[in-house]
Amino acid sequence: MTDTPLLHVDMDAFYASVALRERPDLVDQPVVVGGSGRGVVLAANYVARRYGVRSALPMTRVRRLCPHVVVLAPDYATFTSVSASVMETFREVTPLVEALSLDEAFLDVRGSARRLGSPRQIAERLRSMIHDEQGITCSVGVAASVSVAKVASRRAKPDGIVVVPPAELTSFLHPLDVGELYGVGEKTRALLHRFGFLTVGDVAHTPLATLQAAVGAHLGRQLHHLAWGTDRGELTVRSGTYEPERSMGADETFARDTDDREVVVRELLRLSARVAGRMRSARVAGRTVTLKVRFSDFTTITRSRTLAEATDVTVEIHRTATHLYDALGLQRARLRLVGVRVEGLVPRATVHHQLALGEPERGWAEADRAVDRATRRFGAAAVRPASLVRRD
DNA sequence: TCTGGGGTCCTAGGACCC
DNA sequence: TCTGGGGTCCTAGGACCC
Repeated sequence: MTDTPLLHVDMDAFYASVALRERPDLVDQPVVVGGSGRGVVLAANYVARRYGVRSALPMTRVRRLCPHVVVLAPDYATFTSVSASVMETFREVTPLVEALSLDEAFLDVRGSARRLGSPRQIAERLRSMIHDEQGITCSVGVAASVSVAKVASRRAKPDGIVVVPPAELTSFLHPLDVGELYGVGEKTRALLHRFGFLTVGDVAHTPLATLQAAVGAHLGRQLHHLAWGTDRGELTVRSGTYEPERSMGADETFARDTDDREVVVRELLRLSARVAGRMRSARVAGRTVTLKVRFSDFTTITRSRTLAEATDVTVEIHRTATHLYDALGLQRARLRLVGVRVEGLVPRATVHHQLALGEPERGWAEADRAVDRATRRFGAAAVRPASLVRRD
C-alpha cells in the first residue's frame, strides 16, 4: 500500500515536441506550433518560452516578442496517434487511467506496487518508456489527490518528477501562489488577491464560511479542499464509448469581421454540418441548440433554443441556429466569430422519433445518412451543401 | 491589424408544478 | 388583503481547462 498512489503525467510542450521530431534541426531554436493570421500559440518549446512566449498568446504578439521564431502548422493526425500510443503505454502500467486531454492523464498505481515498485520508480519507468518509444519528454507529479498531483507535475516541468508525500503536503502547497491551484484561473486569482489571500496557506487558514462569503459556496468549498489536498483521491475511468459527451460544437473566427447575413448563414451551415456529422458518427442526438456570436470588440453572447425532440439532422440544427441569429436583429454589427453547439446529448438509440403525417424531416435525415456514406467513401470534400460549393 | 477551438461546470433568475 | 418552499427545466453568462 502506498500513501501517494496517484500520478499526473503531462507531456512537455506536447505539440511542439512532436512537431520537432520531424525537424531535429530546429531543437535549439525558438519554435511554436500555432495557426496563421488570427491564431494563437498552441504550444511553445522551452527555447521560445525564454522570450516570454506562452500558449494562447496571439501570433502577432509572438512575432513582436521573438521576431526569429519558427512557426510550425499543427498536424492533429500525428498528435492524435502519438497520444493514443502514450495512453497505451500508461495502460501497460495500470488499467486505472483517466485521460484529461491528448497530452495528460492521471494514473492510479495502487495495484502496481508489487509488480513495478514504488510510485516514484513507476514514474521513472514511464518517463523512460515514453522517451524511448516516442522521442518526447514528460513530467510527473505524484501525490495522494488529483489536484496535488496536478500541481506537482507542473512544478516538475520540464522533464522531471515531484513526489509529495502526505507529511510534506503543507510545506509543498502552502507557500505557493493561489493561482497555482487547479481550477483557479486569472479571475479567481485576482479576486482572492483583492481579499488578501495571496498564498495557498492564506486560503487554508481562512474559515470556510469566510471563504464562501467571498467567492460563493461551491468555489469556497472547492478552494478549501484544494488548499488542504483533500480533493478526490479516486479516478473516474471512462470505459470506451459507454458515456457520451455532454455537448458537441464548432465555431470559427472569420478571416475578416463581417456584417453580411449571407456570409454568416453560410458559415452556420458549414458549422452545423460539421457538428451534426460528428454527432452521427458518435451515435448521439441533442435537444438544445446554442448559437454563439462574438462581435469585433470581442464581446460574446449566446442564444439557445431547446427543441421538442433530440436531433442529429444538419438542416434542423442549421435552421434553429439561423432563427436564433435572425432573432438578434443585428443591423450593421460586425461579427468576429460564430459558433453552433448542441447540448443535452443522449444516445441516438434512446430517441424515438414520432413521425408525423407527411413530415418532411424524414427526408433530411436520410439525406444526411447518404452524405455520411459518401463522405466515408470519398472524403469530406466530396459532398457538401450547394451553398458551400465555391463558384469558381 | 491583439486575443483559436474544443470542451466542462457553476450561477442565477424566471417559469411552472406540487 | 396573503405572499411558503422545494424541485426541475430553460436560458444566458462566465470561469476554467488544455
